[in-house]
Amino acid sequence: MSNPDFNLLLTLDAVLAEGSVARAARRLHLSPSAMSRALARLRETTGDPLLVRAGRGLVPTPRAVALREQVRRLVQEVQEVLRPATPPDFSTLQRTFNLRVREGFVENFGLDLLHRIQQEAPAVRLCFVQKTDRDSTALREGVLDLDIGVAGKNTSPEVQTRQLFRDRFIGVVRQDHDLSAGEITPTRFALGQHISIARRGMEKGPIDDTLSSLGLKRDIITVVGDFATALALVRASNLITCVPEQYTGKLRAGLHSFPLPFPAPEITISMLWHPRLDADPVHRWLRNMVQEVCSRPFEDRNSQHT
DNA sequence: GATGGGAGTAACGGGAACCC
DNA sequence: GGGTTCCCGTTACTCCCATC
Repeated sequence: MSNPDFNLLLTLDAVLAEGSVARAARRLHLSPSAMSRALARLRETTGDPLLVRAGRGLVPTPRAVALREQVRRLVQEVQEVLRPATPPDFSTLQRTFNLRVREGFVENFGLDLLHRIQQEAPAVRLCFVQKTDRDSTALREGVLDLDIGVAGKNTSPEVQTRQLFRDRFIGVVRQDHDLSAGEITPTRFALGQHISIARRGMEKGPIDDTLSSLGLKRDIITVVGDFATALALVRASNLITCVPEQYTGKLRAGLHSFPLPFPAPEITISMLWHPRLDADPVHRWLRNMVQEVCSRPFEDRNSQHT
């Protein structure tokens, strides 16, 4: 059996409701002849005359009477399915979003983001998941709602991205370190003992490439996997590290930060999501919240919630 | 380009209402 | 009661559009 023409449901509903081909035609903005032909197709499909002549009008057959309520209900359900989604009521919205972030994001943006979300949707919860890789599988499988970080070569091509902010690397030492005073030259910078940050254990990075182009080489005595560990080591030693400025704003409290004495490498922090969520109004609202918070100047974020 | 489905137009037939 | 008019449903023909 071929697939039935579901438009005939609308025709049947109109004819049964109006009890007249002409009135049903007016109701569906068709000509009487088109409606009559549609009724003929309905008769052929159902194997029942459905409506038969009675004087100048038509009267329903027992089958048509039996179908009337069912058809009405089906049409209403179909119209409900095809109606555009209604805007969500954020004041009562209950939902938990999973965000994958690197350390430093929660400290610098998390509180502001939570505060902003609570203003509009008090029942929405955020679950920050620590970033251990850049695999997009969790986005695809719906485990994650948003992934925040640097979009790289490992990012799946179907994943949607939006730039949040650009960040540059700066140098960090403890307050009484030699580099906390006086002019910092590339040579002075390179002479100290350094901590390199690399999640995949790569000792060399763009900073080393830049130093190399200047004929310099820094002495990396340890490699760690995250910013917080590097800054904790810096706080308790004479070591030097380089971290993204905005991303580590609050993590660097009590430490001395300085611009690198050479063109500093820049990174672009983006949010990534699966296209499945692209049109979802609630998810779109979340993305706008994240964008709004991340686009505020660093000083504004630091001055709030104190 | 051929084919099929859907819609419009015109013509026709049947029934009800109205008038004489 | 018969003729006329109007309304409604049906059918044949035609056109348009999408699909193959």
